Amino acid sequence: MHDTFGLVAEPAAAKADPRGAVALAGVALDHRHANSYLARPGDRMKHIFLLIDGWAARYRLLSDGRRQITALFLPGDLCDLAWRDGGKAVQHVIAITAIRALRIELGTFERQIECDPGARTIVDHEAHLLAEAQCEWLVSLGRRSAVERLAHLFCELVERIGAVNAGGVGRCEMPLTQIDMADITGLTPVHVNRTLQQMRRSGLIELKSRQLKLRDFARIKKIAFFRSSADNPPLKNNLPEALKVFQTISGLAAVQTQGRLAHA
Amino acid sequence: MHDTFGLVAEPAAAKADPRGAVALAGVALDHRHANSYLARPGDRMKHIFLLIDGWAARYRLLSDGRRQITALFLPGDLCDLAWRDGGKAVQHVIAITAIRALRIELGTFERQIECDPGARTIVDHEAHLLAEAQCEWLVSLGRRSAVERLAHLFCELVERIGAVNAGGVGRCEMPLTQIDMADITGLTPVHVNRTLQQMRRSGLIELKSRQLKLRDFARIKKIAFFRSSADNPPLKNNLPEALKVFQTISGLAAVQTQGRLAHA
DNA sequence: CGCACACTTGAAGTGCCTCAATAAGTGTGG
DNA sequence: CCACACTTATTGAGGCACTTCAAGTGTGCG
Repeated sequence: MHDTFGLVAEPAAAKADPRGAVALAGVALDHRHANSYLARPGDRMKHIFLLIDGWAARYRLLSDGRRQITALFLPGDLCDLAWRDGGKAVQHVIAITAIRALRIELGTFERQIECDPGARTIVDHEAHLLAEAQCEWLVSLGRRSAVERLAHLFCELVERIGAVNAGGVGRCEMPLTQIDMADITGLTPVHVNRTLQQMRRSGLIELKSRQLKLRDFARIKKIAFFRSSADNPPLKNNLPEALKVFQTISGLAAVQTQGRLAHA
Repeated sequence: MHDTFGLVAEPAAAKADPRGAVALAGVALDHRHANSYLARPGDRMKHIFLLIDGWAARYRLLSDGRRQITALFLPGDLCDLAWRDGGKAVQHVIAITAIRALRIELGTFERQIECDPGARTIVDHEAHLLAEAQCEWLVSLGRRSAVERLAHLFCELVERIGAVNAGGVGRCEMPLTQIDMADITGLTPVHVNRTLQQMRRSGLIELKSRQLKLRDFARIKKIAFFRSSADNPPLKNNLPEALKVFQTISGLAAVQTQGRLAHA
């Protein structure tokens, strides 16, 4: 199932670059393989990404090898707003899956924010969502048990993907390996493994071949002390709106976004 | 030792309110006692604070009593930028010490950002500093040991206060109780106590009667895997600049800021 | 088919927690 | 200035959640 978002300003003016991407006015469609770096510490970033398909992660690496993932970027997220300040990457950002993204020059991006109040609102809101999510991660790492941390992570993912159906069952793609989950939740891969098994045994989740299913969303939320967007400002970003804003200035052909499991 | 920052636009126009505060154009000087709430979850916030003196903390409280502090606000910090989005507080914010702050109406604040590029820069930068600090907290909670967590917290505080002298010795006020430190570092108060003793025994720190001294900043930095602002964009905010911006629009008399131990 | 990587399982260790009690500060009112 | 209440800091003993180390067992892919 596919949806089409965004209107095309000047599709005819769009120019294909050698790698098959389209570039105009500082905005282009970009493709990346899984495990490719979007940024490394010290890199001077000249652009910012609006993720369309695929997942990415930002992480800190200590000199002795310890890794902590500090943010997950999902479709609709801006990656990485931290690059705006000084244009220098401080952390690693890696593609977890293959990725399609709008690559927006920082200059173009700033100009758009300056001129278009709608863009400004979206960006401010995005930044706020990230900050809120990070606070919840702090709570997980500081005060939640292993089961609670994983439960909370899964709740967050399913809500951000927008994949909780009316029956209270949530599903989503789960491209994260157990090592990734460990580096998000501050646990060891071994303990993540045992905790997942415990969660499966107790009928909380199903997880195999990169597919996650939350069997009773309400129950998992309670276990995780999860603040649902039902009672709060929504956790979810707004990909269609963001695409509209930045496609309009790019003259880019309308981008097809993959249908989400949300609709299944 | 006292410094005076900021110029006065219209001191004569400033009007004293019943509590001794001065109000004009949506900006006023505000005083709060230690342990008073600056916000509670659900509160509709009509203003934002620019901290001048004193410390504040933002925290999440789980329904079973577990507490995690998610941010510390020090002099020069804006408290709390999260209130901009929707004007609703999601977390508790409490004064750790007595506080003096510029209370800025949200409307005035937004208008200023809109008109004054300098204000916009300061605010964006402040938000960025907070995000960076939060990432480091994530690393602490997820991947650092108890000693490393406390060492990192102390490094951060001393740098933010701006109190590392040329000799490599850092000092600062330490109004946090061991309970507070526990709720920042995700430990129990008992374990914080034992860890602090260990750090004292090994000659890393001195800490008594609310005064912290880092005896060898370079060594503590290494232990904490601390990213110093020497190699990175500075951790420190810019109180004088911020005061100038917001005092200018307020017609408020120049505010005296307490001399910091940095100068001692 | 075989290599690489993710996942799984077991056994043993430890860093931090829990419970519990005492001591030392700190502020308050008489 | 002391007596009282309350919070903060300290210390001890025992337990558990999570880690570490070390083998395996799938499983996808060229």
